[in-house]
Amino acid sequence: MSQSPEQSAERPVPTSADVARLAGVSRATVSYVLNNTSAVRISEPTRRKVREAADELGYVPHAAARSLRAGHSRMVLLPTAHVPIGPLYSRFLSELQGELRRLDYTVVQYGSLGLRGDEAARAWAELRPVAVVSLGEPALTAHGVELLKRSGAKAVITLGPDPAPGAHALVMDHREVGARAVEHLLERGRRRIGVIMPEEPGLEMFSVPRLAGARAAAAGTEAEIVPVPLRYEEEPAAELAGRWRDLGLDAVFAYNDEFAMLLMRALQDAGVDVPGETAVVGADDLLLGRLLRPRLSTVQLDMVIGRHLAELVDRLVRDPAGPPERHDLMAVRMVPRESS
Amino acid sequence: MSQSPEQSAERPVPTSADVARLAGVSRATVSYVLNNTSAVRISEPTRRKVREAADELGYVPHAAARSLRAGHSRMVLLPTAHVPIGPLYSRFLSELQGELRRLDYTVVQYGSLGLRGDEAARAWAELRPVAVVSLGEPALTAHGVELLKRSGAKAVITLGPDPAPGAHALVMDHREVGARAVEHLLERGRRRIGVIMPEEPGLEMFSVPRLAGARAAAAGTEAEIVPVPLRYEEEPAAELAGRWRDLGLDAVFAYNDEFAMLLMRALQDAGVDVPGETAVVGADDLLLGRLLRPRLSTVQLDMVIGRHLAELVDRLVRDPAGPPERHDLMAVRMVPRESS
DNA sequence: TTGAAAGCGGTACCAT
DNA sequence: ATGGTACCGCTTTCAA
Repeated sequence: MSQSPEQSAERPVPTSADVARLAGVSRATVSYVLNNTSAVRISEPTRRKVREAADELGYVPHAAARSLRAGHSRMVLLPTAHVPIGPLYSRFLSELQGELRRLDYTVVQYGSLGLRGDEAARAWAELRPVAVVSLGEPALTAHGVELLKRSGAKAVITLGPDPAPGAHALVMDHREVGARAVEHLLERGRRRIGVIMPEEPGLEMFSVPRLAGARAAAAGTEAEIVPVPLRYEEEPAAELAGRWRDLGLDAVFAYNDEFAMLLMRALQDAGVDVPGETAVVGADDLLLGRLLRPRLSTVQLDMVIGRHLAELVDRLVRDPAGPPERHDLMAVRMVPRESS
Repeated sequence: MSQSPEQSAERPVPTSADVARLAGVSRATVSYVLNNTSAVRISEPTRRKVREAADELGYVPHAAARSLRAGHSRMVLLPTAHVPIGPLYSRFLSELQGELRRLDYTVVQYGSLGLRGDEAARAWAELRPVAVVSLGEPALTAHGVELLKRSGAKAVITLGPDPAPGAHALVMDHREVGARAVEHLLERGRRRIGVIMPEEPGLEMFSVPRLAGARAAAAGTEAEIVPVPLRYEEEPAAELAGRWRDLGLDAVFAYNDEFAMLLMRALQDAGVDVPGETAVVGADDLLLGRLLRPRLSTVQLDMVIGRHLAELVDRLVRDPAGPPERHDLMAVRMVPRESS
């Protein structure tokens, strides 16, 4: 019992008033000193007293109070629902955060899992972010966008396949992905092309446009597109491979490299020759694909560079006027290897 | 030019005072109505007037103002530096967010990339979170923990291999992982065991303890542990495989399943038989490992369940007194398959 | 060079 | 049943 471990539990959080009292100055002076306000000259001894007092108390300014007073914040809100997995996304995210921080913004990811429709937009608006970068889920409606703007968001940007009306959009048109894959397979002489549709929730956002693109590419040819649902697990894949020949497919676009690996293994185990009997194409160009045998053909997507997006955010925040901009930014490229 | 698109750009953000004015009531009444305050009875017509006014203006309360007044928030801060990639982590994160939301907390991920040492703790403290769950990077010092507590954080929890002094800790002792792998290899009669050390930044947090565990498991036996640096790319792996026989290793613990896949492919390409000449063990038990041939032996880690952590947060917030708790929660299990 | 005071947007006590 | 008002912590004129 030499000392109570709860001493800090009940001690109230120190405010600038506490610092002022301890330093024997006014709150104004504390603010001037701690913010290095250049419009005001404070004597060196006073500065020191204030700094020491702040240190001693462990004073940290209250961000909410500050931005309340200032009338604005520099928070960029990044709502996240299903955390899109994958190295592409993580790299993009790190980049975006780094670049925005350099521009003196604060990036906040806000978990919006259970929120539906405009509930989500309301929740975001309560935080009064200066900008919102939506990754497409939960989807932003025109009304949601308006709500955010009314609440002071200078820039509302959607990033993904479906732009929200009224928002700026960085469009990633995933139809391109499916189209590129199917065009490639057609060139290779394939005619009945399966398209894997993951059954995991949250992936329709990509899989549906990819399928649409595949269909568009096949339109006007004699080729046929066959959607094939699949769960990312071993047994369903084996089961699918077991009845593969009944499907009569001579090629398959496997949604991405990971599904391609799963499917290719199952096909090989079932005695289906790849690419002889069935060609397989993935997407994302992960290292994984180069490690498979046969090496996996894939559709490479150049994700948005975070820097580009960060600069867009900054520009829109500085000059919010102007109609919604729409940037197309998915460079998609077929990388043929051995599996097709 | 039928209408200016900037009409909303300059319109000030509506406040509860605006709603009150439009509804012809006081701000107090607005607050009562919109919060359904049960201690106060408001007539139905008034309620309707207020609601309509709020809707018409697109009023959304200001979270900062509210928590300033309330003196506390329900924000749980989750600092993220390098977004740890991988399906395990994403699943854990979704779970944690979901569970905390059910408990009525708001999960905020705060990108802390450039911040060093106590800078980070200060930045977090400015947000006055009710709880902080640190994933280990940037590392939290005793001083940082104290700062956060002084700033009103009821719970400071570290999650990872290195608990911070003064904070509660969910310890994941990754030494276990290396130990389990090496014990298994010893049983299999292997004696010169390589341990892959990824050269990517941010992974030392796991790789170093895993190596230590491997060494501990080998101590007192005649076996030898050899650290082997490797970048997660094709060429370095091929290069390593090229000089593999010079290393004289009969087994390797490959850090995780992905590195194991990379290495195994390179070894096989170089004509090194797995497991005949060299046994390979991964970690994480990804689906990927089961798809390899030979099937990959791996160390399975049961990650913290998000629910468990969410409940801990809630309990500590309700009752912050008490000494730092330390929970060990990594169930680690060797899953032998064909590669070892 | 420093201090007093207003006010940012809400909430909740105390009157009426 | 409703309104007036003090206050949360901070910044920033304006005065002294």
